[in-house]
Amino acid sequence: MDAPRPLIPVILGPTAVGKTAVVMELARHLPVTVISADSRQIYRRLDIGTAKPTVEQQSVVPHMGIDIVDPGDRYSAGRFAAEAVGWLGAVPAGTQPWVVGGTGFYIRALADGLFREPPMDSARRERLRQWARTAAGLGRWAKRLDTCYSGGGRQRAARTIEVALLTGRPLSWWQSRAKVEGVMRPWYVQLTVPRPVLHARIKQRAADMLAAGLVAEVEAVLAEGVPADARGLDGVGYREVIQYLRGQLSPEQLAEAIVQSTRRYAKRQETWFRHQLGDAPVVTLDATERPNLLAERLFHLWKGRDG
RNA sequence: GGCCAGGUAGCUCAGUUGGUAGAGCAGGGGACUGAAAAUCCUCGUGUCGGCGGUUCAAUUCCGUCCCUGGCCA
Repeated sequence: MDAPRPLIPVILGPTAVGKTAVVMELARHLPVTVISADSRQIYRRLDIGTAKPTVEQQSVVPHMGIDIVDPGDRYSAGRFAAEAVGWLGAVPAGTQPWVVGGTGFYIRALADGLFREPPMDSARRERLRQWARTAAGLGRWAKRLDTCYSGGGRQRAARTIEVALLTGRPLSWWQSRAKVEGVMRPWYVQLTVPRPVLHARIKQRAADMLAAGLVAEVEAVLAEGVPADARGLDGVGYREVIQYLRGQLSPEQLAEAIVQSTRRYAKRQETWFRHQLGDAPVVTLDATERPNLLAERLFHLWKGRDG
């Protein structure tokens, strides 16, 4: 009954490696719809700091998964996976969907599936989250409620605790017993660049973002009444701008702080891609090359695929 | 040119009463199942400026040279 899971190309790589540029070039070779797998580009009005494709770019290549919630709204990998099924289904016939993004967890949710999360009482859940913000010994609680819990700090301990308490079963039980299959078979293309080159690109891009008005973008969002600790403003670049607006950073320190946390983020992304993609084959392309040449190679690789 | 202060990890510096050295930051590696741009774990050998001398042993003491900064000419 089930249709075979479609093979869908996935372009991934660390921030600032040049994913968007390659996709724009790729669209010259075949009709492309982008499914964005990016946990920050989902936020409306957070454009500059998330390096969101411009409206001009989006008018050339349709993008799904961008501008779907407001800053401050809760979003999740699970919701992304559910919505992405709809986006994939809505791609016009004759157009190839390409998943593009740097959020490994979202890509996993799509390609490998998460688990069927049971409903949880939202009031109790909210109370638990409040408690978990400051409670001591969360890790010990998590370990007692789920012996498979293996650390990960306040946030992941809180998740372990809330699932155990609100569903009556440990998180690891759900993970192994309520698994769902991914909705697609990934055809991974990883863009990489030597680390020093990536660092140089990150530095340049941070300067470009500031020149393009990143600070004003944050001020505008705050002026709407969005709190400074809202979802979306907790990402790389935005946190630093908020510190700057509070007078905790000088203009020079702001640029350097953004560059630094972007580098760390890129490192975490690359660690994820190295170890968390599962068994699916990965084509690695050196993105030091120009985007048009990369796109051409990508096009031929995709045409000549055998999976 | 003279005097003074320095030259130790990518950077800022500490230290060794002589037994070849360690912090912070930067950076690297790792974990990751509905907050993931999140949340965590972990990693410190470097001609101790060069060359000589004293010594069982010198990064440490002595001499000399080079470099940097400051002051005086």
